[in-house]
Amino acid sequence: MTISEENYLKVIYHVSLVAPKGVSTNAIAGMLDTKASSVTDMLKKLADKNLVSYQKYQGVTLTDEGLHKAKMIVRKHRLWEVFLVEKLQFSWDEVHEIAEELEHIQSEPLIDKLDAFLGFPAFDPHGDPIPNAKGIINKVEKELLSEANLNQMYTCVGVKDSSTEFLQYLDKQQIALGSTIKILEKEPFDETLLVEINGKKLTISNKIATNLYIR
Amino acid sequence: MTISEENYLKVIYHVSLVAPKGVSTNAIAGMLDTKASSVTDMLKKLADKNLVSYQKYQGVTLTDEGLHKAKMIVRKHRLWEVFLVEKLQFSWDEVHEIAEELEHIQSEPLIDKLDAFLGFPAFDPHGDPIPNAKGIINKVEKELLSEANLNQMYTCVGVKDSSTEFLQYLDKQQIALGSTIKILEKEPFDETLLVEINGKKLTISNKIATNLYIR
DNA sequence: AATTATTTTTAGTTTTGTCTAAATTTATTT
DNA sequence: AAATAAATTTAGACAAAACTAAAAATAATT
Ligand SMILES: [Mn+2]
Ligand SMILES: [Mn+2]
Ligand SMILES: [Mn+2]
Ligand SMILES: [Mn+2]
Repeated sequence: MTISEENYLKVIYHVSLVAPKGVSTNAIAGMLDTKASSVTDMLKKLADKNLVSYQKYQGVTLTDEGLHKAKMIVRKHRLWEVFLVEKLQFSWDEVHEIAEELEHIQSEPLIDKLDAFLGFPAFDPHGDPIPNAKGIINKVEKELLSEANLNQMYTCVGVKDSSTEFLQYLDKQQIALGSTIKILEKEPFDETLLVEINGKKLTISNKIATNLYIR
Repeated sequence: MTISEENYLKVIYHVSLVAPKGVSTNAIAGMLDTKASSVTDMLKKLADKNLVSYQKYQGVTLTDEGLHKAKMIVRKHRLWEVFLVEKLQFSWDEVHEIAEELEHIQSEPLIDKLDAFLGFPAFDPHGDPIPNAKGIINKVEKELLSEANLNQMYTCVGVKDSSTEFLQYLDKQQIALGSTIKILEKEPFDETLLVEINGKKLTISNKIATNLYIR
């Protein structure tokens, strides 16, 4: 498999988690920053290789084989992110780009030994679950801060957006995975929240609240 | 720079260490397992980018910029090999292939942090020196076992060939970097050696002796 | 239901890196 | 010095992965 094919599979996987019926050509093009016509070409190729099932104009779904391949790429991506943060002291906003490259290194023993070296972590630095060598994902229930109740104690367990800008905002506000959060007030007009994070009061926009996972 | 360009630069670098006047098209083709015509095409491209100086039929030499780029690729290759052996418990005959891929990951902070994580190693698992971030190589005098004197104590410090077959042969004979070697006899006809390695007597062919570095 | 808008596919190019076969240059023999 | 051999380059072709522009199919409006 080429790097390009792997990137398509991974994107189809991620989109299919929120759009289960079939992933549209445009959705893929948007995420990969390419043109729809390029996507169509690649979908044909992936279908020939039995990694997706594809019917003209109907979008694609991953086959069992494609799903497994996609999970293995995600596994590699997230394990490398753990390595970069835990062992090389990168901060959580610096690792995504590098992991985008490392996820394409082809060696099963490498990734299994890396997994062991890291102590078989269950989550990556952004709170996303790491599939095991068989592709099994340890799902944990979580919800967005925007959907949480008032005056209830939660723990921050993940981010939906993992862009540098958002992660650096969280750093600046000293919000990290494990921080405790309680919603004190919710402004009815724009859903701005007044929250208490690690004991400190803070005002948070709805955009922030829809990108923070809590439990 | 593409992976292909990087592989060419690295090969030109390695060949130029033993053929300093100019690296031939065929030598490059041989090492990269491609055709001479493909090499010619690439040499033109590298010359356009000022990474090699190239004149038709005269072979190539690296420019200062090309030399530095090549050293950085070698640096990455060897640092990743150290990581694989020291941290992930790979054996020295398993790491070359994987490092061939890892050497193309593009991130300066990554490689500098990896260097620090490994404790700034000076040599890779095969005894080859690791260029520092500026490209400076800590050269250590060493010679081939085939050129050593009789009845003198040496230490094994490196291998010339780092193929799986050769390294596994060394493992089988319990020869490792750091082993002490003394030549007891040399057969005049075919230069087979009777050596004492870590106290044990062993017969060694000339082919082995021309691939083991000692000091 | 017909029209318009949006999405998707097709057709035809481009770039990168490779190949084969033929031509050219350089090196080696006679 | 010619003739032959070897190395290298050129010319033309191909597959992968992208693009633009145009055509076709589907979805949304009137
Ligand atoms: Mn990627
Ligand atoms: Mn992540
Ligand atoms: Mn390589
Ligand atoms: Mn090595």
